Amino acid sequence: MLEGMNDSCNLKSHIHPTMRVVFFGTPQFAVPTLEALAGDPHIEIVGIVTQPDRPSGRGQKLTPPPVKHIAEVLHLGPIFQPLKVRTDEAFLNQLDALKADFFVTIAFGQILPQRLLDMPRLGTVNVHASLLPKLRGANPIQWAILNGLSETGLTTMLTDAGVDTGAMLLKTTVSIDPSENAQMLAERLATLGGPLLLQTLSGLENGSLKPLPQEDTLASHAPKLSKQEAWLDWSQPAEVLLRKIRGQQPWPGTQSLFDNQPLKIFEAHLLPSDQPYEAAMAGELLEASKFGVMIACGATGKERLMLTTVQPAGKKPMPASDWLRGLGQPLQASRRCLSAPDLAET
RNA sequence: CGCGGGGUGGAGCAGUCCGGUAGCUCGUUGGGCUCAUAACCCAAAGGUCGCAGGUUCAAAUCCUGCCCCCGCAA
Repeated sequence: MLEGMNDSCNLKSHIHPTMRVVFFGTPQFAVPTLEALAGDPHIEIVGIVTQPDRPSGRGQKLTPPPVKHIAEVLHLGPIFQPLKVRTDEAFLNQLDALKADFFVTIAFGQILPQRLLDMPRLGTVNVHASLLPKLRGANPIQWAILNGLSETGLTTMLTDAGVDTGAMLLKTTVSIDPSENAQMLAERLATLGGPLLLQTLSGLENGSLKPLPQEDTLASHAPKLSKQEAWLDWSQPAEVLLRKIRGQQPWPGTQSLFDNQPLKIFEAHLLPSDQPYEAAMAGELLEASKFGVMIACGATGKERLMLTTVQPAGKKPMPASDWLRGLGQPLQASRRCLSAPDLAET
């Protein structure tokens, strides 16, 4: 066993010369993959491309993207932060001069022009967080949960001019736990990106991997979410609401209005029930227990969702029971409701 | 200097405008009730009121400066 491993390692280092790789990525999701590449002796990272520092947080402080931060910590470089890769002539020339074997992209945030895709000797490989051709687009992890899928995964592909339409290389499948949210799922998937990508690169390099075209008729889409979609419509079924609450963490999140103040909803649970509940106003706060706050929902107000973690404006996230405790008053009599701005108009 | 809310026993809050004994709902601990309990009853412990300075007979409360947390916006 040990001998065999040694042999294969020697063999590997023999036929695999160091691969020159340029890494394109921006958010935290891309960081573990970058770390995996940086730690592999057969990979030489000859450039990092990431989005420009952007004003972020309270006070609009200019903040570097996570990939830039980790690249600096690991002393990787050079780092490029073109505003638009498509039109930045100097940037394009610099990248061409790197004579890379591969470009790899993972959650970079800009579409690469054909001219860029043609530069690396062995191609441009993208790591996409879905089982392609399902969920092409910007927010595949969120939509996997929003759509109620039971499994999703990662796909490596050869990038072409379309968005996530390139020929597929390797996949990893993970099952989606009914209790996990998009953030937890993203963290799980992020750790799988490095191994999958390394396997893909060596497979491409030694010719053992055959790209498989995507079946376009099976494609589905995961369009970019917007802040607007954070508002919950309590007349929707409890199950749909729960998917939003799980699928939109941490962004754009889910929220509702209470006393004209935003209340973020972080976590909720569905309660098993044999009999239907009594009708109530959608969004009405019904009862509190140490476990959470019961909300009426559904078109007829006969469904229930138990909020367990919420965040009022100006406060940290807290157990829903704590939030309610601070309000002080018994609920039943007052018939207080959570609402969305557009619903409040009618 | 982008706009705004907040810091009070372990948690969430009231009290601050109009200075005068530290309060509520929970939790914790002990006891009781009960076949039993996450329920109920009784009791107890636990707080330099973010920090510093100032005003005052007296400051959680008024004045000044600072630190920290968070919502919005981007």
